[in-house]
Amino acid sequence: MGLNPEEMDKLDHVISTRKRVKRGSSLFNAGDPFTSLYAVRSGFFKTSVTTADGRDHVTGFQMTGEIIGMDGIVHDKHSCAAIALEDAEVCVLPFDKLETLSREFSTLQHHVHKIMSREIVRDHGVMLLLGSMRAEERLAAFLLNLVQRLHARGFSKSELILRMTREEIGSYLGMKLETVSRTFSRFMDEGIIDVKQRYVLIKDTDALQKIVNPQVSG
Amino acid sequence: MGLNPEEMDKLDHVISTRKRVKRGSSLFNAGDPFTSLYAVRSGFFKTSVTTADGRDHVTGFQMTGEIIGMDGIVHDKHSCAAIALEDAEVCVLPFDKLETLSREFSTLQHHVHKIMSREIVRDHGVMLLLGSMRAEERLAAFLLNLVQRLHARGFSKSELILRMTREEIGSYLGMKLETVSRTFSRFMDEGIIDVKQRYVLIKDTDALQKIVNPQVSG
DNA sequence: CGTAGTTTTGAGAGGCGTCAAGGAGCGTGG
DNA sequence: CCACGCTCCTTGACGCCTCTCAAAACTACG
Repeated sequence: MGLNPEEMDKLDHVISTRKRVKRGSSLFNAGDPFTSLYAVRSGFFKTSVTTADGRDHVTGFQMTGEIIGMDGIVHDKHSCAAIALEDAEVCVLPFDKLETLSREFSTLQHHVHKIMSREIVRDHGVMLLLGSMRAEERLAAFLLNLVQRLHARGFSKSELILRMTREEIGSYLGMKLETVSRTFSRFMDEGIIDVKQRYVLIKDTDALQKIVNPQVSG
Repeated sequence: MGLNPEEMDKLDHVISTRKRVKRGSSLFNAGDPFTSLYAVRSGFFKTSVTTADGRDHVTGFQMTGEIIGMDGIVHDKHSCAAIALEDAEVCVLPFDKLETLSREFSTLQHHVHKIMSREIVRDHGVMLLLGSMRAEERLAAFLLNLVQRLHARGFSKSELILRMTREEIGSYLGMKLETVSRTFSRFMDEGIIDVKQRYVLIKDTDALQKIVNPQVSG
């Protein structure tokens, strides 16, 4: 992160608290007062927004090292819920302390800005996916994104365990769980992947890439 | 914004530069180096992302007072393009100066954080719209959002001129321009709105609200 | 070993996309 | 001032992709 020892030391005080979240329970819910950002240390989260009439929509999946809670800053309360998809642990980053320290260290300040900007860019990518891709393309893009992030954390490039249900995948990708399941099956028929419940083996990354983006890589 | 006179004075130096953007030309393009945020002073913008294969997708429409360019912070270059939909003027906010001043004034710092958080929350709303609403609901939500933002700027609660084409609306809402047009026509048949090209008159706001959210307001 | 939750698969329906043609608005130039 | 062409918008017909409804198979967990 480019901080010197003194800065590291100060930062340590900000992130001193940790919190465990059991599978299925929430780190925060929509409407909860906002106090802190959370850095995922272990485990896997989903964030979801809920409409007035009860439908809800998964806005993202977060894994180790990713930051949750930036939605809460605007109105001093969270606008989405964060649910652990498996037993998890997070670092609690009290936001007022983060702001105070940011005023002292420009590197930290810029880092915070980058994290928020990254979230905005990610959201734009999801909007592109939801707005202009078909079911096959969405699922292919989803798998590639997931495996790429896992790979960056030292896991396999081609093998993964899904931490979320078909319904949650569907909610995230704007499709019904049946369509998710059918699309998985189609990929399997075409020899692109192996799926067995939550286990996925990507046999042909290029083929997935071509589905997402036919022109360039196909 | 809650700044005292001294702070206002300093801030004035940050926003000293202005820039005119003619209708149809871009404030910045994807890939352009990031230097500044832009506050819309007058006019109307769209932002759009482009896939490797040339498809592009409108991620938002920005009007007076709204901030553009936060996508550029992460990678020091813009990931989307901002195009003026009518002759416009923006305040240029050099981001390094904004960071420097933010370290001095916590009110400004928090304001910047809020602006970015607001964008994240807005994006989540669009994801919800794209992921779990049907064409009618999307267009109704779009109209309500637009007219509400215009009303907040002193314009009519029920009347508006669309600054964007059917195709741009469609791109934003994840539907084809023909579907946008057809849905407008259906709303007209039902007596909810009057549409004549770019001019829209909302005759029954409640009906639109019910379309977006049947359970609660219907 | 039984029960609840998850996933798969099928059949049928419908919403939206695609293709196509015509019409309206607007700027440009004769 | 009118004609022309360009862009944008509307509308129709048809087809496909995805949703809906339904049932069965599999897994996990008590």
